[in-house]
Amino acid sequence: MPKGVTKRRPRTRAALLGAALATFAEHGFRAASIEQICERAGYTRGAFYSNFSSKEELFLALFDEHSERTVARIAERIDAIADEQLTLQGVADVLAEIEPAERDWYLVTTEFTLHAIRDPQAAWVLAQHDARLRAEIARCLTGYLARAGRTLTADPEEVARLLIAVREGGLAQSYVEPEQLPPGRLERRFLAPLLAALSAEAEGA
Amino acid sequence: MPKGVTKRRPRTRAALLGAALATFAEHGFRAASIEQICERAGYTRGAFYSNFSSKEELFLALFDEHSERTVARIAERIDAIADEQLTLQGVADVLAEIEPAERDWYLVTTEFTLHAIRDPQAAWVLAQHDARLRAEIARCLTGYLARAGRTLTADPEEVARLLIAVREGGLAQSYVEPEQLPPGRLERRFLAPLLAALSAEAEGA
DNA sequence: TGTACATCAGTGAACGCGCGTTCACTGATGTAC
DNA sequence: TGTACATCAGTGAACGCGCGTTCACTGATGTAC
Repeated sequence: MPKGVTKRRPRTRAALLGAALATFAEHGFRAASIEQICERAGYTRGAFYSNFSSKEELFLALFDEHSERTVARIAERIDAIADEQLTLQGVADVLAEIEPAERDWYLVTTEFTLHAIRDPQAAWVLAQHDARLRAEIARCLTGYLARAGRTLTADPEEVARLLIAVREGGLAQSYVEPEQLPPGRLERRFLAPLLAALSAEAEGA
Repeated sequence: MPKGVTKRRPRTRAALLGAALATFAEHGFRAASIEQICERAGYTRGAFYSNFSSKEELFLALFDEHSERTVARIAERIDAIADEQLTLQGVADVLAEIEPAERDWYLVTTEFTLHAIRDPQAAWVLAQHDARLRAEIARCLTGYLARAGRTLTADPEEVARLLIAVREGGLAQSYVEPEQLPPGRLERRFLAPLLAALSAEAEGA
């Protein structure tokens, strides 16, 4: 008797999640039909309901999957800054890196945010994720600045909120007019002076 | 023969637009039904199609109406700062003011932004509006700083982009967790040092 | 390794509901004299 | 100001399509011996 799942199942599930990301990004949650998602994944609608109980559950699963990876990647990136790049502009450039795949995720997570503003349960899920993300950013940023001989003069968590706001708000503008504002430009231009203004030479340095 | 419209018409149209704002804010564009909008406005669906050709057109009309007023209000506000409040924190506080009605508009315009990212025609409409908004912010900010004896060291249009990004990104966080981050808090905390870092004492002062 | 059987995963037709849109109509508004 | 008529604005029933969801089924995967 198989206690867990068969070999096919995770593959099917992953295919559906991938197709859902692309389809939600292309049409939005409500406008994307389950039929479209399944067709893209190479399955029929029955397969969908064998793996997910509803369209909403799929949406949540998608968001969860992504938020896990986002938190993990932030740490990797900032911690990977070499000592020779230890300037404020260095960290700004790292935060300004936006992968091409980010666009689809931006569309899906922003739609999830709108959903969360309307729905307390979704708000709770999103708030949990955002808190972890902020903590991670705050931790990395503090550590980074310490290596550079500086300390934040403002609350690290609130600085993290500001950085996230700049990123999200900047991406919105970038994706509407990619030629006018390449993704990451605001970060590259303004984050270094901003961090300089919000930190000071550490005492021990 | 009446050349224009009758007296009832603008009232009906305004009622439908108002109801649409509330309904789109509550449920989102796709999920909000025309039936719901009409019921809220006190009309039947026929009245809707007598005033608008489709749900999409209504959405566009709503966005247009709002963007007109947004641009106008920015100027009013910044220009209304009295000379005795002529500090960087003063302008930060003005930019941090968020009316309660802003929430519904935030939901609708953000959904419109997502639509614009997917649809070139909508992107063009949104880009036109945003360009006017940035120009107005840049103009006001430059004028304001001049009165305070300072000049921007960065491109005013790009600073306007940054301010908009902080505002929009901050509102997203605020509306998900209103208790954790009251609307306008990021602006109040961080805009003054930011503007200080991006400007310098004017030569003539 | 091979066969028999049990359970699991995915198929695809069918259902039913909700909603956008249409249209023949009735009452309201406006014009002419 | 009042009446007759024309046009306009809003009514509400009906249509039809698309889509989320269900379910009886078939083929695939895994187990026992």
